[in-house]
Amino acid sequence: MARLPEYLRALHNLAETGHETISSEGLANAAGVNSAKLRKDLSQLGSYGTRGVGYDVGLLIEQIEYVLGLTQRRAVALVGVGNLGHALAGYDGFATRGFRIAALFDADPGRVGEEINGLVVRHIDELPQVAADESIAIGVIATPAAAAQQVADQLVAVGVTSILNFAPCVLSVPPGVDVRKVDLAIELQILSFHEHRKASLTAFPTTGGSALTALPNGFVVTESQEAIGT
Amino acid sequence: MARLPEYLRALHNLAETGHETISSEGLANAAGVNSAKLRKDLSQLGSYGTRGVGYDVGLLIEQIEYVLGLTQRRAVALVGVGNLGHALAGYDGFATRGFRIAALFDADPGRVGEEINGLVVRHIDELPQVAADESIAIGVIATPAAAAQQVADQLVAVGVTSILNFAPCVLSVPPGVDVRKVDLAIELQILSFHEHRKASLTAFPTTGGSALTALPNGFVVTESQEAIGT
DNA sequence: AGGCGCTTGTGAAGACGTGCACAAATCGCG
DNA sequence: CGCGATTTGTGCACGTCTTCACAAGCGCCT
Ligand SMILES: NC(=O)c1ccc[n+]([C@@H]2O[C@H](COP(=O)([O-])OP(=O)(O)OC[C@H]3O[C@@H](n4cnc5c(N)ncnc54)[C@H](O)[C@@H]3O)[C@@H](O)[C@H]2O)c1
Ligand SMILES: NC(=O)c1ccc[n+]([C@@H]2O[C@H](COP(=O)([O-])OP(=O)(O)OC[C@H]3O[C@@H](n4cnc5c(N)ncnc54)[C@H](O)[C@@H]3O)[C@@H](O)[C@H]2O)c1
Repeated sequence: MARLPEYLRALHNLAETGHETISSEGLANAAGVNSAKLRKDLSQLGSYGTRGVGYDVGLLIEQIEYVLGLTQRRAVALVGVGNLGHALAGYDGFATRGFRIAALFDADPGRVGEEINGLVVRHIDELPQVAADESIAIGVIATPAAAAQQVADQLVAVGVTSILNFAPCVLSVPPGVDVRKVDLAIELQILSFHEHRKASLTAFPTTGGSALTALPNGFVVTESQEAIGT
Repeated sequence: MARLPEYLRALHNLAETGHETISSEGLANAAGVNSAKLRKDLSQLGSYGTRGVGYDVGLLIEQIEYVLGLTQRRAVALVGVGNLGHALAGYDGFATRGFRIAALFDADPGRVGEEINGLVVRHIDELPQVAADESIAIGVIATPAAAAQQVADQLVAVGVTSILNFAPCVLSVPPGVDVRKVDLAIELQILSFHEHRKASLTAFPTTGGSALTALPNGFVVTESQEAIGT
């Protein structure tokens, strides 16, 4: 499940604040989900709760970390040490959440050799050698969109089977390779959509029956239109 | 729909490469989705396709931008000009995708006054005044997790109803306020989970011959494990 | 020992998303 | 003008996810 990491983060917070056990209600609250959903998720891992008491925080952390494959600290290769890449390279969230930045790569000779956070930027052509030494589990792409596909191909070629892509484009990869995408503009546009919807609703406070977005061509407001789900 | 921004990006690409019309198949391909799903999505906006021909790229861009509320360039306030905040402030993807960074805020007096990309960092206490001048549509939180809730409260207090949160924590906001979250570590952990799953599968080669070459660490896990859906 | 309150785990029902498959509609061409 | 090629729009079925509601289990207190 994609919610396990969220539970894990909440559990770590709880552990730091001294909680030994936690009820599904409390954990669901901390993770921002429904308690029934959380119980169903956790029951998939096995039954690690005690009725009448709750879940053992430490044990649950262990279990989730095992299922997520965080028992080994996975090596991450970051490609594209530009604006965003610098921020990522300097981010301590990698280390504290089970990952290790193993190498930084860039194509710009001007950037190669630069040291960031104790790591030296290497040229992208050195990727095969580095991959031979270190077993790279995950590749992160922070290059411009135009270069992303090429970088993805290079990562796949050296055996990387998981890619996190920050470039706003779709990557095509062979089966067996997982790609996740983070696109800031898409997040903003989704928020903008909700803003627009909220504005339309308050502008025409009808009975509030069916929520209907406004008209395309700037036509008269009396007309109504289908709502679009989230 | 959350897929509309993806379609929009693909459409802009198509427009730049000179396409006047595009079939659902072609657009679905460019956006990485099923063509039936895409047609169903677009049909929710109204019928802007021509059977036997496809969709008019320009018209469709207009329609989607309208529905997403991108006809006006929305003002974004960025709070927390640290490691990540710098990268975001210098990102041109805001401007090219329908947004405008209206103001930068930070609580550190040492950062206040710094100029980034033509914008001056202001103290977070000035937020009410700035919000009075500019109509801020979206707030972006790039502060440490410990400060995120407080910043969210401040944003809500000045009338912001959409928040993009980069801090790894859950925000509680009053109803009517939308929050979207971007958590890098969660993305990595989901990838790690799939890695773990793939490793378990290749460790016990049943019959299927996948094209994967190198074995993982030759690690043998005697314990079998439940498969968990994505 | 027994009862009581609390919490888990799960069955069932409903909502939702997805993809197939096909009728309807449009264009181009002879 | 008519026909075939092409593509949209959508009914339908199916699987997944979500939520409610409740029985079963556990610990504590009397
Ligand atoms: N900056 C942000 O806040 C932000 C936010 C969201 C998404 N993004 C996306 O992240 C990507 C990077 O953004 P940025 O602002 O850091 O851009 P940038 O131009 O500052 O950095 C890009 C880096 O990639 C390197 N590069 C180019 N081609 C390469 C290749 N083939 N192999 C290896 N390295 C290569 C460049 O030398 C440069 O250092 C872009 O696709 C952008 O759209 C950025
Ligand atoms: N750096 C990354 O690549 C990255 C990636 C993903 C998530 N994040 C998250 O983004 C957040 C910021 O990360 P960072 O690396 O930029 O941290 P950072 O410490 O470099 O920057 C945080 C900034 O927020 C400011 N700040 C603190 N409290 C504030 C307040 N109450 N009001 C206004 N500003 C305040 C600080 O002065 C500082 O400038 C963190 O929550 C981090 O977990 C960072």
